[in-house]
Amino acid sequence: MEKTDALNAFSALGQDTRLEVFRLLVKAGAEGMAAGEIAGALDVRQNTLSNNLSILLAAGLVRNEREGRSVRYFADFDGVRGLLAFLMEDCCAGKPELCQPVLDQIACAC
Amino acid sequence: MEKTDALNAFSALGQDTRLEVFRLLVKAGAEGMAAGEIAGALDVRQNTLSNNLSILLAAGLVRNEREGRSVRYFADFDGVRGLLAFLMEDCCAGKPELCQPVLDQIACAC
DNA sequence: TCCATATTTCATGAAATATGGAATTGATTG
DNA sequence: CAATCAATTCCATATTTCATGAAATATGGA
Repeated sequence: MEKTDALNAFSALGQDTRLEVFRLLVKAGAEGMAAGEIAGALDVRQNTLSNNLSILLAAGLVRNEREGRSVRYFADFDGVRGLLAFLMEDCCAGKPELCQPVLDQIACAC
Repeated sequence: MEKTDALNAFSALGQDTRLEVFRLLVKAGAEGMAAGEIAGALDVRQNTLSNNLSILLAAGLVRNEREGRSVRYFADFDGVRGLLAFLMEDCCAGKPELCQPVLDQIACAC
């Protein structure tokens, strides 16, 4: 991952509507959600949402797929993975015990 | 973690200088770096850096500690942990295989 | 083709953010 | 206490970002 990609991703998530959208899609999982559903769930105008979705898309955080008249969006877990890897690059520098707890905690209680 | 904290953290990392600073501190690990060292390493002015450090500080991504005339900064791994946990909240929803790879990747090859 | 639904694109004004210069606070040394 | 080094705060300017409304595009059904 390039620094530019990471910047795009972080600033994409650093905005209220987009963070909500992304977390919603994380919860939706493999089923994803149509743009209209997202707009309804979050009470955001279509054009505003569309613009924010395109920013998340460009940042590699979501994918989309046309489905008839609708466009269905999905959280892109690979994108998050790359982002975290970039952020924590060389974190260990001889001290694995520093970063390991960070990873353990996230072991999302599924 | 509250949504506001997550927004602050993501938008803190969504800016060139701050992302560089944070990654530098991640690499520095437990030793941390003095503000002046960081400014020198990244070729950023004192006041600009100071401002950016205070934003990272408020976002819970770094900690600091006065050391004589200098102020030493450290990456706050707990902050990152909380941020990721928030982002991936309820990611599993019956499909652990979706999010697990995200976490595995971060198992930084130390 | 005509129409309704779903989404995207574009231009605009308002608000937020980044940067640099100058002044200021805090800590150490002589 | 004066001089100096380290970092922060204050302020003005330039830039970027954001939500909005209007218009455009795309799909599916009658």
